Amino acid sequence: MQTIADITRLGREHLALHGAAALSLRAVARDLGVVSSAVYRYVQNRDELLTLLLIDGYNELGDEVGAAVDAMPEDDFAGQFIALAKAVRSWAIREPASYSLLFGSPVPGYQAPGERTTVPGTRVIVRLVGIFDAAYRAGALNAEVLPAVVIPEKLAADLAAIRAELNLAAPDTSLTRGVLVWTSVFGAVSFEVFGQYGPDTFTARDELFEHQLRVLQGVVGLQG
Amino acid sequence: MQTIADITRLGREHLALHGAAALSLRAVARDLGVVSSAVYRYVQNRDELLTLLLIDGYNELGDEVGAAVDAMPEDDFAGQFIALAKAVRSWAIREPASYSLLFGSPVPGYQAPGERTTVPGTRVIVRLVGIFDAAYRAGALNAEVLPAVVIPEKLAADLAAIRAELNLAAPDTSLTRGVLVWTSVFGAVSFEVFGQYGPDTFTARDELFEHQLRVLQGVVGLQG
DNA sequence: CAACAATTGAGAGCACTGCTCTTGACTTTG
DNA sequence: CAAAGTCAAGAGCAGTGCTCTCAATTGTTG
Repeated sequence: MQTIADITRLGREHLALHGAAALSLRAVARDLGVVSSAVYRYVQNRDELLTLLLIDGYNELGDEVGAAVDAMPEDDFAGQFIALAKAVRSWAIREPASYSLLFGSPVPGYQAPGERTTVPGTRVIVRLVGIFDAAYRAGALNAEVLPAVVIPEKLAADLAAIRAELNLAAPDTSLTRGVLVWTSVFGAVSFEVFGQYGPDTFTARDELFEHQLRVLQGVVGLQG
Repeated sequence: MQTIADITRLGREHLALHGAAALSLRAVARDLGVVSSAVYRYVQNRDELLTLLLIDGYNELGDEVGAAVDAMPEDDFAGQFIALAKAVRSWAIREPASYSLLFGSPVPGYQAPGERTTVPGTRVIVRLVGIFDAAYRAGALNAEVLPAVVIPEKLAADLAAIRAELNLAAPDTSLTRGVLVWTSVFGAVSFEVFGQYGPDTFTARDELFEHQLRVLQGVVGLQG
């Protein structure tokens, strides 16, 4: 089964060089030094290869995020949050095609098989809420920094399900703000990777991102 | 020049039905009842059609956002912000393919011609900072709600350029928070449109978005 | 060791794509 | 009325995903 590893490796190269939509099984076969029909022995179809690359990407991101968070002191929740976000951004900038595949527009006609992608695909958010929840349990989360906003009943029901699913202790206010921070981090990274800022509006992108993280840290009530 | 309008119209339909990557000039030609080579009379190539659809999308979004904001009282800055964000989300959910084209992963091999897309492409953010700046000038912006975060010099230089370019009065703190709110809004919308939340994590999506807007409103210091 | 079975790659082929070029018909203009 | 311009058709090239058959190689078993 060395071949299937070669195929995903070459697939990753093509993904990085030409993007997901231009991912061609024939080109991979060429690089593999084999005729196109031969790769169908190992990979059912193009979508299957996409799924392999998807899982691959999720796991690489998850590993890097995990390592970055683990490198911080166990009680430095703000530091862990910053480290997580920076790890996401670093990986995204280094692997823009993979990031696009995971977090960009869905590939038309392709539906990720949930039973294979959900677990690796939720590693980052699970880790993030883990940080917030640990901070809450340690009394390091102060939700009073911003004016309180009422949470409608329907939303509270969703939050209750999440709390049960992930064994969380944090209250609704903290959970919704955690979700907001989550989307904001990926929104900022996506803007950068997808070129929404334009070529020269922001030259100090490291500083901009770091600054946004500090503000978000305040939003969720992590004292730094 | 009716033909070119027909082509973009059919292009939009195909975009909505099959997505940007699957946009085929031949299929458009078929629907137009004409042979494929004929459309090359009117549209230089596939990228040109993509550009037309891009500008079309930006303008439609810009129009809807503008109308939504204009419908609010001139001194209700928080209401204007909420209206803008909701208009973005409504349009994105209604036109997911167009939204993907504008704010999703870049189409591989396609580079938008800045001289044609920059102006329509910045309508929303220009409008958004306009709201924040007007609020600041009216004394309705309170940046003290969150702990102050230092702004490094390089970032301040970027902000100074933006301030000059758009004739703004708001200070750095408000500007960076405006940028954060901007990315956060689009991050939240992208998560929803791109299916990052998963199929059933959040059932109360209207409420979730509204709640996030209220929190963001606090972040930028708009009193509601 | 020989016979059988399973695995693997090659090649042809179908239907599709973007795009170019030439040819012929039609319409407008001088 | 003839020249000039406009337009669509059709053939063709190179690429794509994918399926099928066939031959060669390899592994297994009696």
